[in-house]
Amino acid sequence: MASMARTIKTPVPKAVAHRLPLYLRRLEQLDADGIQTVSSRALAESLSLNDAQVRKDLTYFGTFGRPGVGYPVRDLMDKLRGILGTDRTWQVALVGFGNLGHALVSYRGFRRKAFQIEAVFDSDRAKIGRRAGDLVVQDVADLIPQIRRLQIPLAILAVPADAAQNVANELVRAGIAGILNFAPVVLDIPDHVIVNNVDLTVCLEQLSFHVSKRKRDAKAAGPEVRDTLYFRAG
Amino acid sequence: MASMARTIKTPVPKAVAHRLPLYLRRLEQLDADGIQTVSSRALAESLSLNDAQVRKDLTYFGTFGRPGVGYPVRDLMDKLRGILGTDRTWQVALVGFGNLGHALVSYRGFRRKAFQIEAVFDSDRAKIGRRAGDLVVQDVADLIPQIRRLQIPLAILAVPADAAQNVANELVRAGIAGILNFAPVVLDIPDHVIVNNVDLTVCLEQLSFHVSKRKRDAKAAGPEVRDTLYFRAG
DNA sequence: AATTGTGAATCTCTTCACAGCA
DNA sequence: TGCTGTGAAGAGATTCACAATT
Repeated sequence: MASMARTIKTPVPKAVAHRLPLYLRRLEQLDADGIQTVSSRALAESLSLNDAQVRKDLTYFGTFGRPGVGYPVRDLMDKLRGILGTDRTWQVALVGFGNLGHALVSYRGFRRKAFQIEAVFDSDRAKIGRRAGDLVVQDVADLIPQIRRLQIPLAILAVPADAAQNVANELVRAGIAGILNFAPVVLDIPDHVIVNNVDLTVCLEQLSFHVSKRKRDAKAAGPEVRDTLYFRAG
Repeated sequence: MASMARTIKTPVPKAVAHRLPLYLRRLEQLDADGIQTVSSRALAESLSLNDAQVRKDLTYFGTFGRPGVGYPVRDLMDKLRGILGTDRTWQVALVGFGNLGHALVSYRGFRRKAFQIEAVFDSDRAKIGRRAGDLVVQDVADLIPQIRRLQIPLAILAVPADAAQNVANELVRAGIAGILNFAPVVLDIPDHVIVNNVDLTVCLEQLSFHVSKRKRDAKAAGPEVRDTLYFRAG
């Protein structure tokens, strides 16, 4: 019991989990620039966050900072890598070798972060057998045995919307632990599998919503305020 | 004053704005399936949300539902399109014609949602002049006059991290209203420009964090619980 | 003097629970 | 009866503000 309490103070808030990769990214930049210590204030400002928030987030995992000094960049970076799991290599299966899948195979950011695409699947006869980086595109029919054999924990789902749920079911049956889903559907997946959704059109719609809203608000507020906006924009 | 109050009840919560595209997506599916009416419960379940949340979200924009019946799919869909701005076509500039940029130009989801890539820029001599779909890749040096001339409101930033801030500054100077940023940096951008960040490695890191955590928790909780987990997974 | 770690206050978001309508 | 719209309660996240530490 006592040892569990130390492992993780309380369940880590979702919002905190979402910021950890940003902290790590920034710490890696600082480290590359040879900076050895950073204050919560400096870290917060570079990420457009509040300094108290940075401190509070970090205390979920221990106490790393020194009052009057700040946080040791290298140590904190290593610690965050351990927490995020990027101190090991993660094998990833990619399903769907269309435009997006193609781009993801060659995406260099993954390699740098220790995500290694180890298998590529598609259902299209024309694509099966084609080279995908160092790999060969396999038939999605072989997905379950292949993923089981290689013990691949993560999958990227880059198939059309109407195929996504079926493939997701297969991934679950194959024992996958996490899915990064690019298909524009909300997947129905058991709780023990983690899903992270990225819908590119949703991202653009959020932009167009905010931009439309700004325009409406500016119009409603009358010309004086609109002038001010344009003034700042120019 | 009275008319302003009706325009928007209160500033729309961020969380609501993020769910609107999901509602629209689901309504479009329902409409395509010929379904004319949907209850908040049904809508919520298909998106893994709470029904009260769906109702409350929608009331920010008016009252559309009929007690005992539900919401009219077609009407609500049209209304949401108006709110999200997808009832018009949005011109988009793409900056960065690498792997990702390449995939985005041919991404069919954008067309369906009325986002039209109207200009593509890169700084690489080898890429400038090449065809990108119906377009030709232009020199990023011409970005400002081109975006101003075509009055393009949205930009997709798919350039390497070290170039992103500079390009973003140019986009702001060109008068862009919103940026979808794929570069792994937090951009420093004036408030009147909307930024939406999508970092693919961050997405995978969030997965690896949760999966690592599950493993740690399972180990800490002892074998009985671990067995239960595996049991559910099988 | 600078900066952390954190209780308390505040703000935001979600869910409950139910009156009222079709 | 089934379902909406919403006030009130509850949960969660952010920010403040300050004692404690280097």
